[in-house]
Amino acid sequence: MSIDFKNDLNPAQYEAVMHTDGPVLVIAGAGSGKTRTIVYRLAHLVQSGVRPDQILLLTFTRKASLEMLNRAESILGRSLQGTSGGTFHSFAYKILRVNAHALGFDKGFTLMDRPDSENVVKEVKETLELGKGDRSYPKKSTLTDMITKSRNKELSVEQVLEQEAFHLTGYSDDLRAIATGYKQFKHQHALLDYDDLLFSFERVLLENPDILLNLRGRYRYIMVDEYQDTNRVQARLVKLIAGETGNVMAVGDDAQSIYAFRGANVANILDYPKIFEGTKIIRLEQNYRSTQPILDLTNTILDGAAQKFEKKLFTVKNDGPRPRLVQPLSDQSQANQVVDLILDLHRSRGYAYHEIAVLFRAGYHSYPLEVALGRVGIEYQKYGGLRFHEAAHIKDVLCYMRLIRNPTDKLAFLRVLEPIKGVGPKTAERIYRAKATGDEKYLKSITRKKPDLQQLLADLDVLRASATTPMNALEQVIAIYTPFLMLKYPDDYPKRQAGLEQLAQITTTYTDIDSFLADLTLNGNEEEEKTRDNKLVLSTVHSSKGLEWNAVIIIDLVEDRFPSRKALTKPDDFEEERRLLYVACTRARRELALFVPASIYNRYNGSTENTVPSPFVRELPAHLTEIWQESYAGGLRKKEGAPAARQSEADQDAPSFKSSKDPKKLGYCRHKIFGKGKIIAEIGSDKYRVNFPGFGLKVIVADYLELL
DNA sequence: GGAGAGGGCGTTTTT
DNA sequence: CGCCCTCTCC
Repeated sequence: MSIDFKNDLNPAQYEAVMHTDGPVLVIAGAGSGKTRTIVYRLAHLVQSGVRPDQILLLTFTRKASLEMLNRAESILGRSLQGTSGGTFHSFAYKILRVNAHALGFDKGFTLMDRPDSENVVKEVKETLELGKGDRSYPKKSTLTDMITKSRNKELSVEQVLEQEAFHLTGYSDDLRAIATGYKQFKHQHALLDYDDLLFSFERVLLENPDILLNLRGRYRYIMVDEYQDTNRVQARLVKLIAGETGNVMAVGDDAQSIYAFRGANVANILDYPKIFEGTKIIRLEQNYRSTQPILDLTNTILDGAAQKFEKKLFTVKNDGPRPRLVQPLSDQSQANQVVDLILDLHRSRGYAYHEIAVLFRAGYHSYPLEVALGRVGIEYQKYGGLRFHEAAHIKDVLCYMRLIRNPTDKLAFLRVLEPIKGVGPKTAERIYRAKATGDEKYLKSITRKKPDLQQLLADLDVLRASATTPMNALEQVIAIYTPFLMLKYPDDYPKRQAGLEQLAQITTTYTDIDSFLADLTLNGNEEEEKTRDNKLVLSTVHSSKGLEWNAVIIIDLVEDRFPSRKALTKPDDFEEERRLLYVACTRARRELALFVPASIYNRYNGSTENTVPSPFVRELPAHLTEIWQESYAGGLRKKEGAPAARQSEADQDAPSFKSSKDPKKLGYCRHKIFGKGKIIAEIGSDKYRVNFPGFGLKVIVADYLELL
């Protein structure tokens, strides 16, 4: 079969596909056929004689790489078996797993997920006797956050506190001690967290030339997608594996960088030509996804950015409806109106459910909508938010699996013992130590008093001796675990049992337990493929990256939610929120609706609070959207002409937002009541938006502030 | 050292 | 409301 590259691609795409030798940087605007370019390049490489196993494709999710490989296979009409594709983390895992000795873990290692890390941090904190009885002491999740941030950004904990959480700077000595203890604990117990995968991988490559040369020899062509969201160590890894003359294609879009919180560094894109000498830079600017009215809006969002992007996407799809701006009276009515809109799109305009997506800033924002969808019986599939494998019962079961592979996995062991009555943390710890040192005497004495403990330990031994395939192992585990499940969740154990069945389904595709466990912790939700068919999509904006739909609905576009209040600790964060909205809007092909509820119900104090429209919405000129308002009598009314911000009473409390010209200069201030705060932005000529720890974001008149 | 009651507190984003 | 942490009593 021959592929008509020239005809299927535009000139810029064609150039990127044909440029196979030497480094290329493809700056690909949203919807500009980035995936298509990668897919055709894969096909072209193989067609011109490159063996599939000489290609390495690093993407942001496993799903993305599978999709690209599949598409390349279908246009090629042959298999790409052997091509290495996946995330940096999963690739690192694959290599480290067969080279565990180089890490000093001769008996292998265990991958930690986020809750594992938090638990270790907590344990370290307790052993160091830090924060005892201090209610305001940073919580384990905060501590873990800071530790992982310091690693991802490659900064000291002091620097991270300074930048991300200045109100915690007083804890920097503690945090340093905890970080050190955390590291030691991992080393002692052969544990690797997400960050270790990357850093250990780098270390192994630097210390073992044989391993490095082997990789370099094998991977002659490397492609890295979403390059704007790589962090520094990932960039170094690419360089390392590619070697001096590497054939690397990096694809990215600086305007879509949304992972700075995790250490992603846009500078990687800018520095790429410096790192790889002779880099060919190619820009893809024609948008094939969206209609012009949608692009007008997304271009405007970028226009407001403090740092300008040289980007004006264009399309030939001039027709299409203007994006809607809908203003419900509350988040409750927002949920109902979204449902109405979905029904309308589906029934009257013929969009299949899986061609419609609802996007939001944080996982819990969709809860009211999920209830409303349930009421009318629309099925949906949710991306982002809680992870399947982190649900308590799933995690319980996975810990048994971990013990099969590594009986000394302390975290797993302690967790498995948890449901035994009369065995708390201390006793569990002693049992663990007794097992490790072979202290039969203690084991005998403790098990004599507790028959169910004895039973469980015996079950574990049998399990370890007899487990074969992942499926077989899981069946045995479920048999052991089910009594505990029923005990622990008397109300909803049937539902959780169904979850275990789902897990059992997943095991069928694996032949070894290690890769089953690793895939689960590295790929998050695995079940999606099966349930995907024709369901409405709910997704966080982050998880929507790289995807597209005919109709996109974005909800909760109000201050504190989008932009997220938690995210605004420094001026750069505000810009990232803006790019996040840009990513969200550019997912839409034809229909785009932005929802701005006037009030939101607050579950923990039971009150309904008025909102202020998101600054990004207030910035939009009226002619770009079609405005729909809910009247107090119910129902939506179309509003002609005037911009959204003009009608909003919020206008008085929150004058139109302007990013400061030099946000970096803003610094700190002091307020009589709120104390020290960080200035996020200048608003108008005499007001500031300030983040006060413990009080949140406030807009304060300059006269009341003492600048520091 | 463990279990259970009571109180404070607060929901970002992900590999 | 639900989680997590602390306190109290066994």
